[in-house]
Amino acid sequence: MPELPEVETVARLVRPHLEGRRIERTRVAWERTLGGRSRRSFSQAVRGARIRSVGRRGKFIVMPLVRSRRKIGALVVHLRMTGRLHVEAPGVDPGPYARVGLGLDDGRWLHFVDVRKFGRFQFEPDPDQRLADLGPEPLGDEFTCEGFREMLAARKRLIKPLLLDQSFLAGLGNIYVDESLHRTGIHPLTRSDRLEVSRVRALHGAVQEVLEEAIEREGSSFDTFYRTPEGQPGSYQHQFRVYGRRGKPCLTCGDPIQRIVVGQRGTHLCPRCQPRPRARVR
DNA sequence: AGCTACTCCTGGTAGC
DNA sequence: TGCTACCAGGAGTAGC
Repeated sequence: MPELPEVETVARLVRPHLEGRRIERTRVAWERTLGGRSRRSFSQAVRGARIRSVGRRGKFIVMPLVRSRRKIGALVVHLRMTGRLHVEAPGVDPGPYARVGLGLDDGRWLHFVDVRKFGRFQFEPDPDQRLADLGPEPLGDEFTCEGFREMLAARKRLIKPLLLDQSFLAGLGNIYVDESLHRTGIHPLTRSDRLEVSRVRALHGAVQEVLEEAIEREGSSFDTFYRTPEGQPGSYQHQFRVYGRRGKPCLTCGDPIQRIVVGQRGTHLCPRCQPRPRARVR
């Protein structure tokens, strides 16, 4: 499922096709993808507007729109589980799962394709407000080791659900959290305020490393869903050390990888490399 | 504050 | 082979 590295990859690959393009028409096959706005309102908002840039914030793709050089808002896209962006030549059938399409002034179409319909393709007049609740960017300068230590100490939550919380840190999902925790020898049920400073430092580094390596490999594709806009699978799934490896030997110690459920999420870990935190009795 | 349960969806898969 | 039942899972929301 698309997390920060996949979203970053998608943004990079569609950017050259979209920047500077004017939206001439719209096609909405599944209205809920618009996130509460009607077809009509969406179409009125974006038709005639120009895509100024293509960026990313957390797991959102953000495309600010201008109308005669005046900012009018942005397209804010979330791929969720199975969403994809395709830029197609005129006349290409986008398939049965195309939910929203934008006809561009060069004749091509930007299609939002999404099998499970969880994804969103929204027009936001005030994108900053929409994204205001997101935590820091894990690859941004503002995400410092010391800042991270303070963030973790200020909360009393289990580390895994906390790292998945987009208002705490923006962009991590199930895969990269499991991978980061394994690299650091931290059990997913460890309380955030009980992590030793040395572990925090290691985790800070591991999160950044894992994300950077995954971006280099254009994300992870372990099922039929995630593909780059060019239709290529990513290759980071070959680097997984725990995710989806239940029962297989840990690449560090050889013990079988375990799968547990934490906060309704499938969670993969090595019980030997990531020992369970000792319950503190008072 | 922080947890759990529920919802949205449908292709894939396990089991018969 | 063909059917059914169940599963996966980001994020929003409600309830405790």
